[in-house]
Amino acid sequence: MSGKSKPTKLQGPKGTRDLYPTEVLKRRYIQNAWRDASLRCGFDEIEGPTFESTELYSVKSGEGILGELFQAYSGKSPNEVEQVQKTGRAPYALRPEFTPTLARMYAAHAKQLPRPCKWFTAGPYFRAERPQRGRLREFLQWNVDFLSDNNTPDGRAQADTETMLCCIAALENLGLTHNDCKLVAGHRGAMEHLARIQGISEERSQKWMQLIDSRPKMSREKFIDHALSQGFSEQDVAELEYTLQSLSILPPHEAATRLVDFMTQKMSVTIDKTASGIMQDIGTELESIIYRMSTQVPEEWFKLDLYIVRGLAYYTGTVFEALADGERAVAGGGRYDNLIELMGGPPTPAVGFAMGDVVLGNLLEDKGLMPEGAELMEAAARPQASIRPEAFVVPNGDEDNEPLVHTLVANLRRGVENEDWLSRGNRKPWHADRYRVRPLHARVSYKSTRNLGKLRADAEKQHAKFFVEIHADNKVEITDMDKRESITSDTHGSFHVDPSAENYVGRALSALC
RNA sequence: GUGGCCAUAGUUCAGUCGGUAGAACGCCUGGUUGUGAUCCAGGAGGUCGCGGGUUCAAGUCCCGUUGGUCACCCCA
Repeated sequence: MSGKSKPTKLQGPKGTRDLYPTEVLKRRYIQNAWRDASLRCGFDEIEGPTFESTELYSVKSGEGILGELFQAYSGKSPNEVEQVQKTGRAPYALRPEFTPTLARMYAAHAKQLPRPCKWFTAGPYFRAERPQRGRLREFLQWNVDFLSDNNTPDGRAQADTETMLCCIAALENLGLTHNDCKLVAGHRGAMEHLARIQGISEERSQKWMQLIDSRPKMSREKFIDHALSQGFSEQDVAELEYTLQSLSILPPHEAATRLVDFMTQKMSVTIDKTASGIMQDIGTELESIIYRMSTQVPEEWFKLDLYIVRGLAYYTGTVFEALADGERAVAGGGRYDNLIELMGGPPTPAVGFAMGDVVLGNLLEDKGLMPEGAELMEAAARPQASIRPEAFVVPNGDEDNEPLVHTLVANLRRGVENEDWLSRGNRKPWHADRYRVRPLHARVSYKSTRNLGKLRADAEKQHAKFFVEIHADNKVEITDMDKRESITSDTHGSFHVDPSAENYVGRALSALC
C-alpha cells in the first residue's frame, strides 16, 4: 500500500451474504430442521464437491444453466488459460445444483449401493443470476433424493410419497402449517400424454410444458397471448382448460380416476394400446400417491393441481412444489426416471426435490417463526435427530396390516404434540414442551418379502435399534435389536399403533431410545 | 440479459426552491436512583457509495460506475 492512496473498502461480491453471529444461528436452525426431517425419514447424508467439471453440467443442462455458471480454473497451466480466453469456458464450475453430482456419485458406485438409495445433502450452491427477493448468487440448498429400482406404479408412488412427506416434515418441524404453505403436485407424464392427445408433437412439448407452468402467473388473456406467441392455438388452450377444469372441482382421488378414464378412452380410439397401458399405470400411480398421502399427513397439506408441470425438461412423472402466498416456491422437485441413465449411470428411476434457505428464511420471518435472542440460541442447539434408526417397522403376516405400517411410520416420524402446547396461543415450534412423544427416526423395509427373518435381517443391516412388528388388532411388539430380546407385555404393557392411546408404541420407543 | 426505485452517523431514517449536516436509537463519560433496569447532563462519531459534469455554490441537478432492492426472463 502506497501510503498516499487510502485503501478502498472491499465489499462482498454481489448477491452474497455476510453472516454475523445471529444470522449464523438462524441458518443453523434451518439446516438442523432439514437434517432432522431427512434423518427421521430414513435418508442418509452425503456430500459432494462444491465445484465440478463444467462438462458435467453441459451434458444435461443446456443453455439455461450454462449461462448462469460461475466458472473456475486453476491458472496452473498455460493452455488452460488459453482455453478460457478462446472458448469463454473454464474447465470447472461452481455447482449450481446437486442433481448432476448425485447422478455422478450414484453411477460411480451403483453396483455396491443399497437399493433403494435414499440420500440427502445440504450445502452452498452458486448461480450467476441477478439477485432479487428469494434469490441470491450464493445460497444454501437442501436436496433429498430417492433412487430405487422398483419401477412399478406402486413402487413409484411409495417413493414419491415418502419424498414429499420428508419435505412436509421439514416444514412442520419449523412450525409451518397447511395454512401457511401447501404441497401441490402435478404429473408431468400425464400432461405429456394429454399433449399428445391434443396433437401437440413431442418436439414442441417442452415449450408447451413451460407454457402450462406459467399459467398461474398471469391472467387468462395474457396466457392466451403468450400461448399464441409460442406458436400454439387458442384451441389448444381451450382443450387444456376443458380437461383440467372439469377435474379441478373433484376430490383428488376422483380427479385421478377421471383423468385416466378420459385419456385412455381418447387413446383407445385415436392412438395405440401401449399408450393407454402407460396411462393406466399413471392412473394407478396417482391414485396410490393420493391414497398414501391421505393416510400419512393431514389432508389439507396436499393438493393435486395438474397445472404444476415445472419448467425443467427432465421430469417424467410426479412433479411438486411447496407453495406459500406471496413467495416464490419454497421447494420444488419431481420424478426424473431417465436422468441417471442420461448421465452415464444404470437405468434408475428416481424422485427428489430441493429447498433453498432464502425463500424459506423469508417465509419464516414473515410468519414470526424465526426465533430471536435467547430462544434462538436454544433453538439452534436443540438435540438433533438420531442418525441411527430408532424403529424399524414391519407388518406381521396379515396383508391388512401393511397400510398401517406406513401410517405408523409417518406418526413415529412426526411425533405427538402436547395438548398444552397446541392450545397455547403464542406457541412456537422451538418451545421445549412441544412434544409429548418426540419424533423418531423410523424406517420401513423395501423388500417385497413377508418373511420375518429376512425383514429382521434387513433391520439389522440398517443397524436399527428397535424392531417393531404390527400384529392383528393394531397391537405392536417391540424387539431390542442390540440385546436381541423382546420387550414383553409384562414389563411395558402391550403397545398400540394409535398415537392417542395411553400405550402408544411411539411413547414406549421414545422412552427406550 | 431488460426495466423501476434506492444509497446521508454504528443502525433506522429526515434534509424544503441548489446556499458545504440533522433526529431517534445505539455507543462513551459524568451525575441521580436500592444493581447492568429508570431519569438528567455532556461527548465521540459523516470525503452525504464511488468517479466525472453543470454552477459563484451540489447531499440536492445531469452522466457514468458500484452495490442494494423489486419486477421481467429463468428456475436446477
